Amino acid sequence: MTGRNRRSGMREVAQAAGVSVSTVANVLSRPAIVAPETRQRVEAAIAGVGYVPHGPARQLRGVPSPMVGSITLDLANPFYAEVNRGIEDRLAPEGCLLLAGSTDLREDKETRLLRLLQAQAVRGVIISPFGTDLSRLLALSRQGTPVVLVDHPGDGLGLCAVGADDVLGGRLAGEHLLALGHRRIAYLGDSVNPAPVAGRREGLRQALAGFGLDPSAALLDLRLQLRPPSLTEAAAAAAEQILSASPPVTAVVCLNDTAALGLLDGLEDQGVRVPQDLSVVGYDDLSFARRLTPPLTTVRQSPYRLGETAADLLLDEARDRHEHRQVRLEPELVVRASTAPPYAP
Amino acid sequence: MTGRNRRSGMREVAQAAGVSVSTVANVLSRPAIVAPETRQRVEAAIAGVGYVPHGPARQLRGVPSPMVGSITLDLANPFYAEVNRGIEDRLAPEGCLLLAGSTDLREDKETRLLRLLQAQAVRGVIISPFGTDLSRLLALSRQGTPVVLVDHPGDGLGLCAVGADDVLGGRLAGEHLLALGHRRIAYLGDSVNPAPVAGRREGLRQALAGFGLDPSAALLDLRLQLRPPSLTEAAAAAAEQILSASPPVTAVVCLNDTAALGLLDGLEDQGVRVPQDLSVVGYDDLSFARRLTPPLTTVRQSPYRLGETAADLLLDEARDRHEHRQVRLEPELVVRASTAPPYAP
DNA sequence: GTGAAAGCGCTAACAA
DNA sequence: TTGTTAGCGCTTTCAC
Repeated sequence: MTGRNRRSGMREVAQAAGVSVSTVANVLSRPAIVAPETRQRVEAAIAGVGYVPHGPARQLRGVPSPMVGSITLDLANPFYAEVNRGIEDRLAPEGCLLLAGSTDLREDKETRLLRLLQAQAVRGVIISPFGTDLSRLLALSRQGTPVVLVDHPGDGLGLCAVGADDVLGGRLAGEHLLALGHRRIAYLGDSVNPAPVAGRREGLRQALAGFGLDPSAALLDLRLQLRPPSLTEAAAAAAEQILSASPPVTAVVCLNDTAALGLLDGLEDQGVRVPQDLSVVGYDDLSFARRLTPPLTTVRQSPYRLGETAADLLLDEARDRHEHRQVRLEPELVVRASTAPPYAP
Repeated sequence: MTGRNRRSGMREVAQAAGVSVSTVANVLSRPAIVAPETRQRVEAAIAGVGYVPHGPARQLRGVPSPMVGSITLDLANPFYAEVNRGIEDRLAPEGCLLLAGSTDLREDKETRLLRLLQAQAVRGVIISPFGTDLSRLLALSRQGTPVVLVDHPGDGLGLCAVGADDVLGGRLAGEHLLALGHRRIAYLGDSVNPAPVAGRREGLRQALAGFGLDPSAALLDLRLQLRPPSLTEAAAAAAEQILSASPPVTAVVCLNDTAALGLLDGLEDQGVRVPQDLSVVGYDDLSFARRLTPPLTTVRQSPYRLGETAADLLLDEARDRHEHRQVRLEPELVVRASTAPPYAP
């Protein structure tokens, strides 16, 4: 009984209203120009045939696309999910739509997404890059597609960027542990080094150095394969490696809360008590961090605000006289029960 | 030195290679047809000018859009974030891109997203609807845009759908509590009733009735404003209401783990011990559930598989001779430490 | 106030 | 094997 009716265009509307297509177009874009009576007839026809303007055709005529690409490391990661939400909320009032993709820290995936977004001629791209070679992004930007880096310092590049001060965050974590009496600390990081992961490591080193320790001796610098989708499992598996370190470490700083969650599981399996036997610090302060067993000491940042800010920067690119800016958000140490003075036998 | 160079099209490529546009088109879509030498020249020209095909123009000529819309209640909710990831992973090999949006259980937002997706003439729409009136979705589907419901039973509608068996899930939770000795149970639900929320409630009622209790007496049916983005806060605020119930309840089933997380916070603030004073059951088994304080008894389902399946159904819609199907996934009770026999003074 | 006509970048049928 | 041509649905001059 149905028979999928083909989508109807302006022609059908014009025909139904007994006017020309350009009159329909006028009703849509400059209603004031059209005689009230004609306008009513056209509006009725639009409703009657269920007309919806065809985006791609408009785009071909020069109307900008409503779509904004958001490329993150993993859209299922609660951190980036929040980033995306911040972007979405800021973009929706502008009539924009979010095109979300995940790279899993893999160059081929990033390249593919970038190509697709470019092919779609999106209004702009917000990306949390993981490599050090951002030349493709610069090229995209120069070519006319606004590009904003998110969760990245963006220093020295000719691009807008929002990031948290990860060096400071790492330093806060390190100083907290040093104050508790820890002198040898592990950093659970990834083999690939997106800017935030590297920044936190650097902050830790600074804290150790500032305390008069030799970072290369005091820091056990783990670089594991901590990729989506099994970040927690990989972190759990790291427990063994951390426990067998020699000389032993008394505290671990994790690249993020999700990894910390996994590590806590792994430590429990090994019969290690946190914080009595080992202190653990997370990063991000995701909503569950405060209710973990034990409640997680972590460095708080607001992915939602990161996303909002990125969207703001992107919207600003549309203005003429736009100047690229780099925004830096301040992280904050949140001390809970997963850290304590080292065990003194 | 820069001066955003306009995007170059087939014409520039053709000119650079000294051929016509249709030869360029041929190189792109039927390379075998073109003389090897010509092809090489064209390919060089493509690389030279950095040509990327213009999606909207292709779409106008009938090439299907690579974009698939995904409308969920909240893309920042870890559950839907996983759903989206499942969709993305299944769609990427098909060259598709995910257009993600959140409705926050608000009809105006849903309507807006649907209109935008329709305007873009997307390849299909995957949606977790929250209302009971799905006529707009049916209309969209009949009009030729494949529509798949996710996290929804989809019974009787002429649409593809994937959902978990929420009634069973609610029943499992209820039977578990009954077996522990609980006789009066609260269900922490939302004032808006997406299918899963209602299904779980119904399952609970069935469990109570099957045990010979009167559901309307044994069930405290809370219907709160549990909307994004502050679901946890709202759930925390529900603690008071639950504790002051008369006759008192000894257990609470939450519509999902995120609400359970909030409720646990609220209960702690009130000095209530879980599970000694009150048992709490979550729903979903998100990654953090097993490490909460206390570890959460919950009903496990796999949002990732929900997403994958939805994507499969959507892809299948493209086939001729497609039959709409409703897929039902089985949830599973996971008993942890947040439930125990009721306190007997 | 309304309509005719050109053309956005591309594809595909057809001609050469 | 390659080129010419006619639109896809829309916006936008420019006549009427």
